[in-house]
Amino acid sequence: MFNLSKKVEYGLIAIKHMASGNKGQMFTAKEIAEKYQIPYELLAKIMQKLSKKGFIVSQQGIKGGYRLNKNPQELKVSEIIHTIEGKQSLTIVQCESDTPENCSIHTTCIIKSPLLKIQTNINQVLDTLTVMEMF
Amino acid sequence: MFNLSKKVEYGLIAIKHMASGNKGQMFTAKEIAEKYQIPYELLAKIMQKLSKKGFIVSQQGIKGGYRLNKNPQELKVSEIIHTIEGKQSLTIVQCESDTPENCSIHTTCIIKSPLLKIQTNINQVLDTLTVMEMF
DNA sequence: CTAAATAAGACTAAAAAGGTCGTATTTATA
DNA sequence: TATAAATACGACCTTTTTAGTCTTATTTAG
Repeated sequence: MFNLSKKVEYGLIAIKHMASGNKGQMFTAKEIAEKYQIPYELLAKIMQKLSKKGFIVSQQGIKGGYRLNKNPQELKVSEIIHTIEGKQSLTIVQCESDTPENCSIHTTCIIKSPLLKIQTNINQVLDTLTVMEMF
Repeated sequence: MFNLSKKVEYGLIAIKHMASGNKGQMFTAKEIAEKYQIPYELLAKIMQKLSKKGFIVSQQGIKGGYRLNKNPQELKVSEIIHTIEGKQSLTIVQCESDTPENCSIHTTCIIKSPLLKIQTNINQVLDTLTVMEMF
């Protein structure tokens, strides 16, 4: 329930690995997948997402790969999670807004607003932690 | 990924509802289920778990039901989650221990220990929040 | 031209979550 | 003492999510 998904784990591993290299160094999805025993195709798709959001930059073709596009202290863990799993994944109670959306018991729910305290705290923790602090 | 499960939501709703009644007041699973539009059988099983752990006390037979067995300030949200979903549900990375367990890339994983910072924070938030503070 | 890389979407399999059903047991009370 | 209404408990089913695989297209250095 509060487990990181494999995708996020793989994404963080990849980002951290890239952050440990030289500035501007290129890495292929294949080499990272092999080193950490991650399914290649899965990692490839994760890196494509990270690339679309500008955390890493891709270069196609032979001799291609990815390189980090930000400094480790600019890479918030929360943003990486958002990119890989979507923002909804970090909301502990779905119906935070005043509209019902997914929550079938919206009108009678009595725990929604009290739990926003937890939400705020978790958000803060994840917003504060950067890849820099993962070393 | 960081959503509370429906079971936990239902459990918290039930506990909060009971906490808003008179001291020692009995409630049936049926009346709570109806009031908050929760599937009855599901809520019943959740309350059985809460009863086994002593958060609430059950009385069988006609005129039976459940009554709260602790003061709202003694009811930690973290313990309620543990009871309903198991302790594993709150560990953001599975392989915290030094044994591989579920994690297939244990030996090569480089994010395990850094993320314990998040774990510690989340634990603290959930340990601190009680049902008392849900009003 | 080719080999090795990213890009992207469809598909499948496995696991988790959510919900339902059936049966047993308990107990107040008519 | 029979009955109705409650908890107890396990098996089962369905849906959703997660994880992983497969296929095809595109790019590009050499």
